Amino acid sequence: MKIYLEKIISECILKLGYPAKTIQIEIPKDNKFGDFTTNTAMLLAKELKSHPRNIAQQITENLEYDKDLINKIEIAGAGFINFYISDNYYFRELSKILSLKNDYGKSEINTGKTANLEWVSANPTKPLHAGHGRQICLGKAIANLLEWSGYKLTREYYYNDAGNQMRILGMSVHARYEQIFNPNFPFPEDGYQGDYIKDIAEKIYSIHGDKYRNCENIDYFITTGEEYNFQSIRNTLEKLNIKHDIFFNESSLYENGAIEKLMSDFKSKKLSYLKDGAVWLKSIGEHEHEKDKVIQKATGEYTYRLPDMAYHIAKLNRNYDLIMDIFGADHVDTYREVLHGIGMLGYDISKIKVIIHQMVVFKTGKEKVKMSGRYGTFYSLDDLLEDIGKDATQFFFIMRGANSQLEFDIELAKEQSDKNPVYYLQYAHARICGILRHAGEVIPEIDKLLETSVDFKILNDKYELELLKQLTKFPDEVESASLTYEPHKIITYLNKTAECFHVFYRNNKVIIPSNINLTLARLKLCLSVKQVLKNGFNIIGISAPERMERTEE
RNA sequence: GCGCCUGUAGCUCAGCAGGAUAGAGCAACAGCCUUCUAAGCUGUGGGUCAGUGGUUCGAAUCCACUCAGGCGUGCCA
Repeated sequence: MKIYLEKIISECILKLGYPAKTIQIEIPKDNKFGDFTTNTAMLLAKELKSHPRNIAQQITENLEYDKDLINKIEIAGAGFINFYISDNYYFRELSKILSLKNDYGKSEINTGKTANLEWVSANPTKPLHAGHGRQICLGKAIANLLEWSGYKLTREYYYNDAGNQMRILGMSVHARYEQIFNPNFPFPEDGYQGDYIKDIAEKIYSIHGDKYRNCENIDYFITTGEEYNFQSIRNTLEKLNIKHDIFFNESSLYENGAIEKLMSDFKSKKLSYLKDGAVWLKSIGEHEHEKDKVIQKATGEYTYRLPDMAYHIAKLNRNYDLIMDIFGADHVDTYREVLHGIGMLGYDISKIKVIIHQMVVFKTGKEKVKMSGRYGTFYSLDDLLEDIGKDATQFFFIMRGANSQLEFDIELAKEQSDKNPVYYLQYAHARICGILRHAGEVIPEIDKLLETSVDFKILNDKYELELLKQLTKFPDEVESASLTYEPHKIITYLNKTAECFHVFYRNNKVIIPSNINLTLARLKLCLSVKQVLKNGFNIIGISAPERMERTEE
């Protein structure tokens, strides 16, 4: 509908010889201002040096529109043009929801384009902790949004199985292994403290006994640790139904010479220089005020920046239309450096979009939960999933915008009560399922009747129409959320939708055996609410329960 | 010090490509189950949108500065 209004207004402006403007169509907060509104006349007023209301007058008088869809057009306030949409339009949309089913809300703005989303990308040095959850759930939802907007999407996981961190992992496992024989064996100062390291060591012991004692080479401990941790990470992701298409290994960038080439490119373009035995990358242009960064250490090893740059070049070479990364706020500088580095070499970095999310503070009621993985205690993502379930986990991680710091109240998320906002949405879905079950009991031939067409004009009560209007906003909401990569908008929308449904439910009985036509129309309305809720749930990743019952009072 | 993010109701947060009386949930208070699930609905109270200036017909939204919090500012990733 928005698109239709944009079209007729711009045609009208053209006809009147007014300068072209991008037409902004909005849904007013208050429905007394109609179903849609535009401020076009106010935007034109300045250039035409005329009163907004006069311009609005001109536009409305010359507008050509389908009178079956638009009931009334009014000028209001300072020069808003308000459109009152005919119920017929909404009834058409209702049929559309029922026929498109799981596809209702999908948009084609990015059809034919490809995108790559890289996220999670934790190195296999430890299990995923609860804090990772934000990025994981956010990424899952954004991935869905990208697909809903038409992209053909590749989900990617980048990891590093070489380098310093993995060596520390190997040394940690090795020390725990030796401690099985000699409790006094020294543990490396910067080693990984978690109990999972002991588990890995014990696993090695149970299979190989003392075969690896006094071993000079820790490679075996590294690879075993890596395999163990990766298995753990993948298990956790699987619980959340996340499947990456590509696991991209940093070491492949060394093997195919990409790193070497990058080094020599920087050198030949005089973007890098040698100082104190290390190779430094210059900060130029808008980054001039920043410190130059080391890309190759005096030891000859490369810092993380270089492979990261090579990796992004590799992705650019795969010709995606959109390359997207998700990082926590602790990595802001890293991605800037990466983009700056490859930008200096002339790569088109405009295709790369980076989402930064702020950090999470976990709380149980008022108490802050310490997340330090460094010294032992460690709240893992598995623990969180175990404690509060995967629906609540995903909902809580997604419900806030990525830019705000997230306060995650584990007590609240755990609570199986009306305080918990997840249930508000799911309950609406379960309630509809309850109605449908009941319909089958009262009217045995209901399935057959539902296949026949119904005149929706019978839906003329204000709660019915409000609910219906809310449903038809879904495609716009999905499109808007996918353009800004903000899945929390879907939650905001679903909340409103659930509210409309609950209000409708409170005021209207659906199953009225004495009035079969009204029953059918309302049942179809319920079916479409169910469909929209389910589609929204699919995007944010939560389940659509058929029933919800409290186990205890 | 510098860079990025944030500051909206008692609490947690929406709203921010400028638009009509600033919203939700929780908390508080008062109501609603002989009705398809009360994990629901209805109502009341609660705000100098951190502050100050600026741009504009119009600012929570844009700009500048100030104050407060988070993250970063490693030859760690």
